[in-house]
Amino acid sequence: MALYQENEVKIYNSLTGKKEAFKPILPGRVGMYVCGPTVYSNVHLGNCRTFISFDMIFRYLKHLGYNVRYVRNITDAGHLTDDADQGEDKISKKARLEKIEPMEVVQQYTLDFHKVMAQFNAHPPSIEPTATGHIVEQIEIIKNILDKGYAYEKNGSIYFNVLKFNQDHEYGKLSGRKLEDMIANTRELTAQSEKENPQDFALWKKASPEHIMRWPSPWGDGFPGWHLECTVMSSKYLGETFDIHGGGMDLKFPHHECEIAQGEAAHGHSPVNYWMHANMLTLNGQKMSKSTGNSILPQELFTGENDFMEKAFAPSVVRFFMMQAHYGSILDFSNEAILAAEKGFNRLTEAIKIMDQLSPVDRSSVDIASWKSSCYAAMNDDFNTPILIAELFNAVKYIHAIKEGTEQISTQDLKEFKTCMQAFYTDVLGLKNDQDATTQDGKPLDGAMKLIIELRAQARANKDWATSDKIRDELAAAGIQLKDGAEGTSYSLE
RNA sequence: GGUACCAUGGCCGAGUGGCUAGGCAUGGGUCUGCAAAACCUAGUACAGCGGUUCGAAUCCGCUUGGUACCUCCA
Repeated sequence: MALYQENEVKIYNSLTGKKEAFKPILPGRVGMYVCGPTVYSNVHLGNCRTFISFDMIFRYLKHLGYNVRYVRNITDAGHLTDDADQGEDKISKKARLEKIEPMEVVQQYTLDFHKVMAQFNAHPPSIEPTATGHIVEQIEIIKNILDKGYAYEKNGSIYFNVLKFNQDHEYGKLSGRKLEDMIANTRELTAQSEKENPQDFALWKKASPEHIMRWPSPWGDGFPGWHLECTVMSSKYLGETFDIHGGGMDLKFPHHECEIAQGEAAHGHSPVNYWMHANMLTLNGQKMSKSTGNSILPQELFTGENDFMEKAFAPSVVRFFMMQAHYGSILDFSNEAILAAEKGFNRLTEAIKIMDQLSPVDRSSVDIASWKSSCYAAMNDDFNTPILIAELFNAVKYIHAIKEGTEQISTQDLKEFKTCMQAFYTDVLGLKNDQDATTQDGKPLDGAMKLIIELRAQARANKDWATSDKIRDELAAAGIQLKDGAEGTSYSLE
C-alpha cells in the first residue's frame, strides 16, 4: 500500500485562500507545473528559494508514492523588460548589450541555473521545456483565443482582451482584484498605446526590424508574450486541467492571473486545481531583487565572497535554513540567522551519524511509532517543514539518550527509526552532509590528522601541556578544530 | 493612492480559542589537566488600545509599524 493512501496531504490553495485536502485528478498520479527562471542573468538566492521549496514538495509527494510529473520551464523568450509598447525582450537586450547570440545568453544562464540547483541538491524536473521550443504551439493557441473572440490584432501584435474576457469569466480571482478597481486605479496611461485597455496583455509582439529574436507568424515576424508559454507548456505536458501550479509569490499577479485567463479563454475551463505560491526571500528586510542590487548569488555564499556574510556557507546549510521556515512565509536572510542555522544543521547531522553506534535491546522506552506519525502529520499539513525539523530535533534528544543509556530502543524500532530519519533528512528535505563529501577528497588529511592526534595524545599522557595545547591552538588557527570526546579525539573543518 | 499580507521571548521561526513548538544565543551543570566540543538543564514571549468569551498570541474593531503586488521580478 502506497504511503499516500494513509497520508492525506492538505495544501493551502492560493485560489481559494484555504487549506484543502489534496485529491489528484488521477489516483496515484500528480501533475505539477512550476514557473522556472528567465535565463538572462545568474539566478540569485531569492530565485532559488522558490525552486528549493517546490523541490521539497516534489520530493515529499514522491516519498508518499505518488507518480509525479514535474514540469518546470525555462523562459528563453518573450519576457519583456517592461510592459510598455517599446518593451524589449530581456534575453534579446542582454544579447544586444554583450554582442552575442540570444541563444548564447540562454545557454550560459541555463547552465548556471542547473549547476546551482544541483549544488542545492534539487532534483531535476521530469520535463524542462523552453519557450522557444514551443513557438508553434503558442501561435496555435493565439489563433484559438482569437477565434473565441478574446483577443485582437493591432499592427502585427496580438493582445488579450481582458474586458471582453471579464464579461464571461472572472479576471482577478487569483489575486483578489476586481477589474473595475484596477481600471479606476490605472496610473497615467502610456501615450498612444496599441492596447485598447491598459489591463490587456500581449500574446504576440511584432518584432521591430532591429529585434534579433523573431519568428514568422500569421501576423508577421514577431515573438510570443511572456504569459503564454506557461499556458502552452503546462497544458501540453500535463493536460488542460492539472493538479498543482506553483511559482513565486510575485508571479501571482499578473503572470498567473493571465495564465488562468488564457487557459479559460482557450479551453473553456480552469487550468489548475491547486495554486501554490512560495514566498519571498528578503535580504536585510527587503525583497531580493537584481535591479536594486539587494541580492546575493549562491556562489558568493558558498565561497564567502560577498559583503553580507562573515563566512562561507555550504549549500546544505542554506537549504536547511530555508527549510526552517514555512514555504509560504516571508523569510529574511541574514548573517546571524544563517549562522544559527548552520549550528543546528551540524548538530542534527552529527546525531544522525551516531545512530549507527546505538545498541538495541529487547524493549523500547521511546515511542518511535508516535514520533514517526508526528513527522508525517507535520508534512501532511501543507508541507510544514519547520515542524518536521522540530520533530527531527526531538529525535536528536532520543538518539543521545539512547546512547547514554537513559532510554532504550528495540532492534525493530531502531531499524524503523533510522529509516524514517534518513527518509526525512535525505529524501524529503534533500539535505546531505557536505563535509563528508569534502573529506572524501581529503583522505590524505585524515591520515595526517590521525598522526597529529596520536602525537598530541602522547604529549597529554606525559602531561606535556605546552606541546598538546600548541597542537590544539595552532590547528584551530588553521581552521581545524579538535574535539576531545570520551572515545578519543576527532576533528572537524571550520 | 488602491489591494493584500504580516507584527511572537536577545535573534531566527512554528503555532489560529484552554496543553512547554523547535533552532541559535544566554545562565546553571556533567565531562576535561585547562579549554573547546559534546551532552543535560533553566528561562513563559506573542506591537498598542478596546471588544467578544468562563478563557485569546489565536476571533472582531481601531491605532501604529513593516512588507509585497498594482511596471520587470522566484
